[in-house]
Amino acid sequence: MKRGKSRKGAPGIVEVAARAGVSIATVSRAFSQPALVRPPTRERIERAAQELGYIRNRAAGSLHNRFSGTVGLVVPTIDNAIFSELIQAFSSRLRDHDRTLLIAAHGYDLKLETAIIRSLLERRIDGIALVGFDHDPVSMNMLQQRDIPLVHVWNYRADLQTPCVGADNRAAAWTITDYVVEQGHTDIALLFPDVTSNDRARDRRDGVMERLAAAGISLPPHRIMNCPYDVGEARRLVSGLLESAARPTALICGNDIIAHGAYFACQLHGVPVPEGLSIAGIGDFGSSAHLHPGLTTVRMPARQIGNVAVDTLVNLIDTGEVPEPIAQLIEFELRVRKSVTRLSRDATRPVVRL
Amino acid sequence: MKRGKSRKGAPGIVEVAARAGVSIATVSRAFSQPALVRPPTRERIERAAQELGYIRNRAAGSLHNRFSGTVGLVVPTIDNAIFSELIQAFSSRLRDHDRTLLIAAHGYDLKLETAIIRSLLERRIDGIALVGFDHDPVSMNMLQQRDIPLVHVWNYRADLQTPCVGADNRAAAWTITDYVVEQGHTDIALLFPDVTSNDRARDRRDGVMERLAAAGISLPPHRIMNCPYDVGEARRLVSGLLESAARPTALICGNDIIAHGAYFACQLHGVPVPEGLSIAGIGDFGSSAHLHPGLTTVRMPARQIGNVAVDTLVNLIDTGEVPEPIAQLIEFELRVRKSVTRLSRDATRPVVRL
DNA sequence: AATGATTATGCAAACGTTTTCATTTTGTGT
DNA sequence: ACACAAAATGAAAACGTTTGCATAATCATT
Repeated sequence: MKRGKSRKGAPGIVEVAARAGVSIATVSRAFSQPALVRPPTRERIERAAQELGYIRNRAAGSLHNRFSGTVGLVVPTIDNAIFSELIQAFSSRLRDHDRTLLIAAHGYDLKLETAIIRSLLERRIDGIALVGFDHDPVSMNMLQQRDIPLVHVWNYRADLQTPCVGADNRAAAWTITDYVVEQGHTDIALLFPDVTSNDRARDRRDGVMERLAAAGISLPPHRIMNCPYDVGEARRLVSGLLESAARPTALICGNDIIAHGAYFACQLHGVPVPEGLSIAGIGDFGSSAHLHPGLTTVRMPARQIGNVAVDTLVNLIDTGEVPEPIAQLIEFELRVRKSVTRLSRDATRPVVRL
Repeated sequence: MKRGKSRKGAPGIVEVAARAGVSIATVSRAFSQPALVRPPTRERIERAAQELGYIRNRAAGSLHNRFSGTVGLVVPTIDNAIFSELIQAFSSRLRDHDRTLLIAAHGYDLKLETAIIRSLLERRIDGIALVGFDHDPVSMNMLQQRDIPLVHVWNYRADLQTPCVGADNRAAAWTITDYVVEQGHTDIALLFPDVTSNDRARDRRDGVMERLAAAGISLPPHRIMNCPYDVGEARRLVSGLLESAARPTALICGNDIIAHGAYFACQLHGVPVPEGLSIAGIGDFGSSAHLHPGLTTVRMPARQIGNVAVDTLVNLIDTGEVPEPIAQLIEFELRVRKSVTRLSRDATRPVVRL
């Protein structure tokens, strides 16, 4: 037996209409534009629907009016603290707008992202949010050709023709780098993931390098380490660093995930943070403030990005209006905690006046 | 200007049919049942579709054949390590089945869950997965009435008429409790969240209490602490505990999240784990193994639960077949690491023979 | 009570597919 | 080349709504 005839007696709009003694058109209006139907009639319909357990079929309606009431969100990964706050905010804000969220992760594989977008398009999402700017041209073509409302989230770029809602990742990197440098560090190691098809990581890494260069600090290649967004990997890598002869005085991590791994490596090796090694992150997840010592990092306002992105997207869907300015900058914030120490051995640096 | 006429020239099946010189019926078949159309014809259609940038409208099709190709997943929370692995597995496995995931979080509010389920039903999901067994009767009625394929995930219960895929949370609690007790601990504090409308937490807490009682250990009320799934809260609570006069020798946390918070409290107060305080968790998230010392906990096989749940659900949707047995138990695993120490001061306990 | 101006409601035609049934085309054996 | 079975294709009727247009009911005015 295949495809047992489920949904057998699910009451439709006609059953409701019959029971309420009105036409289906009126029932339809009672749900989609209640103002159009006279209160007593509406009440009768609502009672009938209630008694029958009617649930409207928006899929059927969307066929007619081209709006499915669903929105897509495509992220690199879900099972990782990085985007979970964003996803949660997105989902919950979408509910406020009576929309539903279709979600999928591509694992930093842009070809897979294209396939995902395609399948979302087959479901006729009303709009879509994509993380960052690095995408396959095929993806972009599909979306442009069908004129699907799109907003880029998470990262920010000023010169853009598509709406975007995000923080300036490069500037965030500047900020944290400046801070570390100001604390007197010159022997710094960098831990960044593969930046191919990841504009956020690339902007951050570039930002760090720029400020380091501006401060006259040039890093030997072995100080720039490639590390995936994985606590275990980060711990392994930093462990190696701690065992090596010449250990840096500070670490700038491409992400708090990596910073957490660095903490654990230090604990494992009995290296005190920040005295033995200063650690700086970017991201500021829930637990970063609670590590001991607190992680000095840059707070990426994930929740706010999610909320603003949804509002922007829904408005774009409903009215076609593009926000002004089209690129919306959400401010990050430097969170100075205790994981980066002031280096005093560098006597040549001017001391801050009190 | 409202509702700018988007999706202007999106090619439909008729355009493809025209260009390929066949009827729309053939085009439809070429996509949904390729075997039914002759290779040369199919190729012609595919080329036409390609050139036109045609993307099929599954929503329209679902109107006719009652399958939308979407599946719902409702979780208590997304922005939290607890369920992210599950969600990721769910999403990715669903892709393998050419289905899309509709997701939403209810924040442990069962009324909100009902509203969410309703809105998913309006989108005509083919099936749904719900976390655990605590749900509003209204939710259950809606699903039963429409005969929506349903699987409960995460928790396990043997006597069930609805399919379920999960680990035995109570047994997991037994296991970790037995382990802690075997290590000689008798003065134990418990940190559990509100168990109202949370069967997983309730089963865990009950399980702990049962084994404690079986071991002849009875805890004073103040040793049973209420703690939400939040690192900061957990750290605060455990800090208080550490400052108090009589500190327990061990902590059993309802969740690794809480255990992490406990670690940070210990670090903050300079209390060594496990010598100063033993900590046990339940869950085993990505970073639990990398904490220092490694967290002794119970691994909940989130990924496997997600995969099996999807397979079960899809099979239920496609064939109507309920798995045998209907409740699928996914085994958890005790992960003994270094966060629980053996207590030797209890000389009355029999020593394990070597 | 009658009139006209509103406001509610009903009718029926979409919306873009899938699928049944009928028809045409292809392939096979002679 | 012919007949027949099998396979491929087409025509048209669903699927469950929404909505433009037409009609009917209501309301305020006189």
